[in-house]
Amino acid sequence: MPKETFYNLSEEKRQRIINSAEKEFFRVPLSKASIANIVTGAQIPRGSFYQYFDDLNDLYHYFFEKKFQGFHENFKKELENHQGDLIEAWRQVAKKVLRRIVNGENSIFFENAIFGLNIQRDQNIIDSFANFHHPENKAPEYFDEIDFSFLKIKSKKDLITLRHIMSGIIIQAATAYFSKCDSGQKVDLEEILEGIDKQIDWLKYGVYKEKEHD
Amino acid sequence: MPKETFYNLSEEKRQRIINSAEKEFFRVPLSKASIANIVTGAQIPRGSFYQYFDDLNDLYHYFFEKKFQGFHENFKKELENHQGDLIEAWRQVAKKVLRRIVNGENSIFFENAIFGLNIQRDQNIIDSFANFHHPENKAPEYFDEIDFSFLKIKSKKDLITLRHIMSGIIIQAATAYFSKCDSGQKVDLEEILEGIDKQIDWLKYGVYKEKEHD
DNA sequence: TTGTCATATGACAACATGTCATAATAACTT
DNA sequence: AAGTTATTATGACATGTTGTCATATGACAA
Repeated sequence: MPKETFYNLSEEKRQRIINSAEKEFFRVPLSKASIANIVTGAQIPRGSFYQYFDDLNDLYHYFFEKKFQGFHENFKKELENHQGDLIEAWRQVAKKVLRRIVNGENSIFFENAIFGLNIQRDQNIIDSFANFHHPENKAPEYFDEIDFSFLKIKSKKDLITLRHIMSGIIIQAATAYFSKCDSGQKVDLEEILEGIDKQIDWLKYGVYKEKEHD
Repeated sequence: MPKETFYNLSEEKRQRIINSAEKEFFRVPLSKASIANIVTGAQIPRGSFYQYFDDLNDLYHYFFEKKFQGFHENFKKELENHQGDLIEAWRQVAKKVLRRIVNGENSIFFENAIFGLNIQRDQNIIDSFANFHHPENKAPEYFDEIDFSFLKIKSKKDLITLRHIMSGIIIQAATAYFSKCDSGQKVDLEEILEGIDKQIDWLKYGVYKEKEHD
């Protein structure tokens, strides 16, 4: 979290810093970004940076959250649309989110973000990508909206575990998309989306055939 | 890949380098490891390091592979044990691998490795952790041993996708284990293993209840 | 002896980060 | 208005990092 000093800054100066950060984080992943570049770009002295942020990570997470505003909205609505059907709501949201990640105005930033992801440090970010971020890993506020009569899962803990699997599927899809783009291959977004569909079906019905239908 | 010069080295000198690297990679994750420490520990001049490796990543991956030797063996055998049942073979291997990761002699190294994992750069490593590493993302050589009559998946591509999900489950479990340890919580490995069991069941039979059994 | 080739070496440029003493400014108080 | 305190600004600095390069060394062949 940025320090209070940062929020006390004039709108203009704060914007200058954010713009400079944007330039840097669009240029390279976090691991290659440098404070030196950002302060130069924002035309503030180096010492000031540490007046506003603990370090580069601090700024990065602040910046990331800004970019992700709006991703967190539509799940509850989608859950209503599907009469509490968790998996189908996830399916819709997953596809919508993936489209935004790879085609939205911030796609270059998200590409850098995904390529710089760190499993442990960034589980929250990973969940964010899947639209599932909630503080302290608590079960989401939409827990009571879910129709559990369809599901084998009951507890909030199970829900969180399932959410991790979903996050993984989305991140994996986005990673695959960006990787192919990078290596110059032609990528069909619809194909990637079908892949997500298939994986969600596996999760929903299982990868085993039911014997009675064999 | 280390350069030829490295392999031309005397056994003694090579061992000195490997030992020093081991010390460093047990101490901290890759992102915090430094070449300076390794060359000092190995008592070789800095310039020599670059005679042997491109950079720190190069050494790290070489080192990682060494530590992971032996993880790749038992899947085919397990597949035979279960008459070609892919999921059940994975279940056994997943549990065995997790035990080795968190309790084996290299657990501290694996902890650093997992905490330093990078989604894109290290998909191979992630797959390695799940015992699934195969060059160029090709379907494994045990493809023909799998009994597909049970499964909804058919293609090698599907198999790889499913493998990614499995990898994710294992990494997630290991991450959870190490994270809890780090934060001083008591961790019950058996509980984590049960979690894996449950997730594999979800994958196998689906998280949806079959209506006829309701 | 002389030349060639692989290897060894450590000084060096370039760049990073976080800190700290000091200066400037703003905000109150009397 | 003058004095006091709190907040913010500043950039030089210590300390660390990486990768390179000109040069040295030593083994081996002609």
